[in-house]
Amino acid sequence: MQTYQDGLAALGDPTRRAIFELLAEGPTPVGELAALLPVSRPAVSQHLRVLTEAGLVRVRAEGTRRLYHLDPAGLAAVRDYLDRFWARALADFKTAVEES
Amino acid sequence: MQTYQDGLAALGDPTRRAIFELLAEGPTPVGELAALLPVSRPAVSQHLRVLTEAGLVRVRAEGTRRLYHLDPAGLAAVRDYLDRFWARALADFKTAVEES
DNA sequence: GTACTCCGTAAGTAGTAACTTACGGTAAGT
DNA sequence: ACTTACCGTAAGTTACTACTTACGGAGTAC
Repeated sequence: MQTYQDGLAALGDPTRRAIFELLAEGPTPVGELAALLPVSRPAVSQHLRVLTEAGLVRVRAEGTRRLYHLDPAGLAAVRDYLDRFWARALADFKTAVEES
Repeated sequence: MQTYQDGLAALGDPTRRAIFELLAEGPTPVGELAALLPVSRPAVSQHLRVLTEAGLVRVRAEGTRRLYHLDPAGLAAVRDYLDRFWARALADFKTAVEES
C-alpha cells in the first residue's frame, strides 16, 4: 500500500522504529531481530507485517530464513509528505516570532 | 522536547495528522479545528497538547483565542531522521532486486 | 521418512490512549 | 458586576493494539 499514512502509523510504535533502525544496518532475518529486541519472535513477525504493508520493508526468502530489508518506496512517501509542510511551517513560524 | 521519536509518535494518530494538515493552511484557533473535525473540542485540545510537546506545533494567544501554527523544529527532526536511512534503503533494495 | 530449523498465524490477555461529558478559568463586551 | 466566547483540565469509559503462548507449515539435512 505504501501510503504516507500507513508509514507514519507504522513508525509511531517504538518497537517498530527499533526494528526499522536495525534493518538500516543491513538485511536481517527475523530470529536475529528478535534476539536483539526485548520482545518475542512472533511479536517481531507481527511488526514486520505492519511495516511491510506500510511499504517500509520488503522480504526475500533464503532457505528457511526470510531476510527483511528497507524499502525506499515507503520511506520516500513519508519524507515527501513531510516536505509538503516545510515551507508553510517556516512561514507561520516566522510571522509568529515577529508578532511576539 | 522535539525529538524525532515524539514527532513520529504524534503523527502516528490519524486525528493528529488531520489537525497537522489543517494547520498547514495557516494558524488556526482550537474551535475552528474542532468544527472541521469529527471529534469534540476537548479532544482537539488534547491532541494539540501532544503535538506541542512533540515540537511540531506552537501557540500564540490572541485575545481569548489561541492560535496554533506549525513549528519547523519538530518537522525538521522527523525529516532528518528519515533521511538517515535513505542511502541504506536504496542500497539494500538494489541488491534485493539483483538477487531476485 | 524423520528430525531440526526458521518462521507466520491464531487466540487470548493486559495495558494504553483516544474519546466523551462536566467543570473551571481567563479575556472582552455591555 | 454580569454575560458571553474561547479554551484547558479532570475523570471516566471504551476500543484498540502490542504482547504472550500454542500451533502448524515450509525448507534443509540425514
